Amino acid sequence: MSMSNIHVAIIEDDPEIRKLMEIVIDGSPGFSCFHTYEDAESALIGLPRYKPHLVLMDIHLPGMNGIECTRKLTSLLPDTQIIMLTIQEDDDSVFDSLCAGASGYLIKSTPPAQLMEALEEAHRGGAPMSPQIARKVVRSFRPKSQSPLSERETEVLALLCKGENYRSVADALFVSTNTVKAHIKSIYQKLQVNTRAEAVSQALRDKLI
Amino acid sequence: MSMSNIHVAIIEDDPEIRKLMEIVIDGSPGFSCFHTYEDAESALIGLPRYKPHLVLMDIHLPGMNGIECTRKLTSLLPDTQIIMLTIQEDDDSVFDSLCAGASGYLIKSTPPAQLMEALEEAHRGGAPMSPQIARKVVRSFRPKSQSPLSERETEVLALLCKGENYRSVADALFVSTNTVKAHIKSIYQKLQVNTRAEAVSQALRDKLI
DNA sequence: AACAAAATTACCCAAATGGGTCATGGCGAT
DNA sequence: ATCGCCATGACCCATTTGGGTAATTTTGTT
Repeated sequence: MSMSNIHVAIIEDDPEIRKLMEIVIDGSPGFSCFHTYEDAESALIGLPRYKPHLVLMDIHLPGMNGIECTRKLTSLLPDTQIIMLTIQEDDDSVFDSLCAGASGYLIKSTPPAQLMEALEEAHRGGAPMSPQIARKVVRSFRPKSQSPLSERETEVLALLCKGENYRSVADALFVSTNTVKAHIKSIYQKLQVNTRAEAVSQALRDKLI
Repeated sequence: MSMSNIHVAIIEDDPEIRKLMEIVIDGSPGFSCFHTYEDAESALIGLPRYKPHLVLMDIHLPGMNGIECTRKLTSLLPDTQIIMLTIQEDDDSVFDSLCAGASGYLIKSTPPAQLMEALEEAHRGGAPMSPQIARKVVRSFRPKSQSPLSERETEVLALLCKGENYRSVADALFVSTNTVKAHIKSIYQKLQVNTRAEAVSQALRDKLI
């Protein structure tokens, strides 16, 4: 039944690839591809009316790129799943894509059968991506390097992240404000910073806390 | 050939599940399970000698839990891939596990065939996890809510994250320090904070920048 | 036993920060 | 045209912060 089919839209500037994907999708039972676009701008105008279930988005588009288009599309169509397509396996734009709201990340050379499996998975609430990309994403949660801070210093830094000042940190740790000052000075030296904001920023970025 | 087999260790306190998994793994061509442990403490003593390729780690262990054990194990054996096992599909500990260094996250009821596929994938450099978990992980990259800040305020906040002060922010944006002060005051009001550290902390946490 | 690192506390002082209040001009929406 | 938001700028003042220097005690490791 066409009514219950999964509707897929394609945004891809290469006419050959676009046509090829359209044929693969339309030829798959349970899927329909009614709308294809060759650039981000026309997709942003057309798509809000059609509310597709899935969008296959080329990352490299002429004019507005696929990541910026994803950012705009997710706020226009929060229920539409967007899957990025890229040529490079180890593309650095994977994190930018996920931050922009993409649900998956595939390479263009993915064979038709696997592409359809990925679309199926995306529609079922998954996040299809190649194993290498998945590992990269998972690794991003780990601390990048061994923390140079002592346990106590880490405790202090965690409190600074909550916006506490000398006085309240001191109270929380049952020490004097002078001690807190000493710890903070030591933290600054080790992290090579000289303000709280920078220390907090680095702590969160490098997952020291 | 046993020498080139993928060596899997199991850390699981339930003797039945442990034995079952051991049988499944040993019965799979290309895999061997030489070492099993019923708690984190004995695993941490035993494993460094054997350096398995993969570890199946139960999250809920008596004594030290699986996440803490993962943290210690990844620093002892950085080349060993650790895959977490849990009963709950939507366990909140997935992020803690990944931060601790886990490479995958499976539920215990995963059928043997899929379990072995996941182990294969982990060993090939992937990050096996259920589609629901994958989506959860991917979603964590998105900003949680619409930013209340204006464009200019966001610019200022980004500079504060780099540790800049009134003077340097003012220079970077070609405005007076008083204007920067005004922007910062406005940021504080909107974010309901009253120090830089807290503003920066919230900005990075909520992905406002 | 000796040494290094960490935790603790103290004091001085200059600079940075945060709060309060006010004012002007531009711009979009009602 | 009026209201609200935004960006810009200014001034005062109390508090907080960061840098310098120094000392004691605990703890862990040779």
